Amino acid sequence: MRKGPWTEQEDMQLVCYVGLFGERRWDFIAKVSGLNRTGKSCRLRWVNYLHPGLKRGRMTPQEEQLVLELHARWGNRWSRIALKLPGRTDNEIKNYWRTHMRKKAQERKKKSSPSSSSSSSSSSSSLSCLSSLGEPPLEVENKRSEPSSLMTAAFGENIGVMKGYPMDQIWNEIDTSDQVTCNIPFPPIPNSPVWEYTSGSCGR
DNA sequence: AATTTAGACAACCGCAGGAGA
DNA sequence: CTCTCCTGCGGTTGTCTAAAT
Repeated sequence: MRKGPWTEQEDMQLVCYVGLFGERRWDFIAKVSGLNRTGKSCRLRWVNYLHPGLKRGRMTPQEEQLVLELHARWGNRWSRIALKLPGRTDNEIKNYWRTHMRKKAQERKKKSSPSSSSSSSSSSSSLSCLSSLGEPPLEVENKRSEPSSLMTAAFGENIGVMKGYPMDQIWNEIDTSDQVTCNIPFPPIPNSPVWEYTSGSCGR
C-alpha cells in the first residue's frame, strides 16, 4: 500500500470514483479505483482535501471565535465542532486549535503571571456567535450530509448523469463486475487544487 | 544570503462503535 | 450472541513555507 502525499493523478482518480460511488464504502473505492491506498486513506484525502464544499485558506475571525466558543462547550469534539463550521474539516479545526493553544501556552510561559484573563475569553460576554446560532439551527449544519448539493458543487451540470442512476443500482452493478472503468468527464472543480493541473476523464 | 523558527497544512495511527454475516 | 469488517474520530507526527534572526 502506498503512503505519503497524494499525487494529482491519485486525486483525480479518487474524485472520479467518489463521484461515481458516493462518499461511502471507502475500502471498496480504494480497491476498484486501482489506487494503491487504504480505504481509510482515501476517505481522509477526500474529507480533508478533495471535498468540493471545503473552504480553503485561513480561518476568519468569526470562525476562530466560533471554534473557541464551541471548544469551550464541547471540548475536543472536533467533528462536532466542524459541523458548525461549514467548509471546515475536523482536521483543520484541530490543527488550528493546536497551534492556537501552543501559542497561548507560550505566551503564558512568558508572562508566568496566572491572571490569565485570555483563557476565559472563550466564554466572555462579548461572544455572541453561539447565541446567534441558537445551538442546533445554523442552516449549513446539514449541508455536509447532503450528497446532492455536494455533487452539484463538485460536478455542476454533470450531476444529472448521477441523478437518474440510483446508488443501489450502481452497487448492484459493481458487485457483479469487479473492475469499473471510470470515464465520466467531470468538469473542473473550482477552489480545489487538483483541478488546477488536470482536466478530462480519469480512466486508467 | 544563510540559517533557524514558527505556523499551517497534510497524512498516518490506534481505537471505538456500528452493521452485517 | 459473537466475530469480522468498515468507518469515523481524536491524537500525533511529518512536511512545507514564510518570517525572523
